Amino acid sequence: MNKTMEPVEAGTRESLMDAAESLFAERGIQAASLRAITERAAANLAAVHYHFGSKQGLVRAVFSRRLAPLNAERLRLLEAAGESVEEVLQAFLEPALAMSRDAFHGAFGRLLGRAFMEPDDEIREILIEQFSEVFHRFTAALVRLLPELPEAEILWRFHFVAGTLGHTVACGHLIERFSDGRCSMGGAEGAADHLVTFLAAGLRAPAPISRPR
Amino acid sequence: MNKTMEPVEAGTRESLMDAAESLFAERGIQAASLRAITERAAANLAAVHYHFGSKQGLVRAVFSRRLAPLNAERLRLLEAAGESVEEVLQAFLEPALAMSRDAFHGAFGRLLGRAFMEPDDEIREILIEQFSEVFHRFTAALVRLLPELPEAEILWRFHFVAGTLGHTVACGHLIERFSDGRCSMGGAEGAADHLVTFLAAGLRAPAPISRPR
DNA sequence: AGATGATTCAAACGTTCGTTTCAATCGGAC
DNA sequence: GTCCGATTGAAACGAACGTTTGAATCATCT
Repeated sequence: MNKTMEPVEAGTRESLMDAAESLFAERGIQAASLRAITERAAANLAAVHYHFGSKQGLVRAVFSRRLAPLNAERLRLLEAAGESVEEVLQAFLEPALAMSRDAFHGAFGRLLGRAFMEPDDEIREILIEQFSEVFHRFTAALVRLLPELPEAEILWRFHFVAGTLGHTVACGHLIERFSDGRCSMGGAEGAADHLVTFLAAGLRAPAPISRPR
Repeated sequence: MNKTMEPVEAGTRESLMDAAESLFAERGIQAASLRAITERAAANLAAVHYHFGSKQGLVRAVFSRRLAPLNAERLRLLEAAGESVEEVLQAFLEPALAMSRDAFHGAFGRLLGRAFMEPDDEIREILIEQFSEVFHRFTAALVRLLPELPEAEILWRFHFVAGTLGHTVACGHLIERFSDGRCSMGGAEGAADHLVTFLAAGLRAPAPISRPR
């Protein structure tokens, strides 16, 4: 057992999670082999099973390590937010965009954006568990701020907000390809203002008249 | 060589693409093995390499088969669209949502939404090639309809539109999980009106004042 | 019927994967 | 120094993968 609670040295466990995080983001979870991960972490192949039990356990640890602080920060900012849709949006978007900007945590931004699309059942369960409180607290705040909208409409729109954020942090590079460099903002650097403006207007839109189909 | 240009029977080639499409959507491209695909298609394992050369060739064929008609329909609807942001949006969204609603083509909807996040280089190149004209034509139409916005802002917002659509067709099931069934609209069934309202308001928002960071 | 090219089939190849095993090594406690 | 649990190391396992091969089968034309 490690006597010191705060390890100062590298730490095989953390090195493995760092290497896995970056390789998951680069190649996808399935395509990132334990051999590539342990090589990047300068660790032994068997270390994964010693510390995490299995590859699935490593995946779980990689997501849990960052999702808990990320969503805690969101809830903290929501508490401090005022009564405007923009401030609530900022509280939801900024922690994820900050991760995406950070060179070190940037890999997890791309990984998280991709995670919602993962076919893997357990990853989906992890996300649903970790995001459940955030989803309920933020939609509740929006219901209070937008009393003229039916609750179902709020749920749809928050779903859109999350999707736009995920697409931005995971595929921010695509906009540069499509725009032939006319949008030279690297990744999610300048995306925050664009996102807030766009999404706040969408959230404030009057309820749609549901057309017969 | 097949003498009749229109085969009436099943057709191994098409069966393989159908099976691959559904399995790619269910498990992801990497996780869908050729053995599972050929089994579902009731074909031999070697048939993939005979008809497509490799698994990568099958992936290419699966995407190209649907993307070309999808984007052609989008351009056709854009030609017929009037001068409102809503009609341009409809032209972009509806063909994809129709695919997502269709029980048979529904699998490709989920697959396409996930495709933008794929780490695979060639898939990204296929998407960029297939979407390049759609992207330019639709952004050009929006630039004309929203002259008060800088072009870079339009590009960002169309990027958001595409992301929201992709997230909706690929992760429409998530909203049911998070909302505890309060949004009972199955998949992308009733999403069209919500999407158009939300996105049109976002597109029409005044340009953001870029804050110093 | 026989020939010919297109297609299907079963079987195997070599590689890579996650996982397991067990011995070697390390770091404090006594 | 000695012991002991925690950690690391090298090597191998069985399974699953994409791919290849060569013969068998099928459809079509002369």
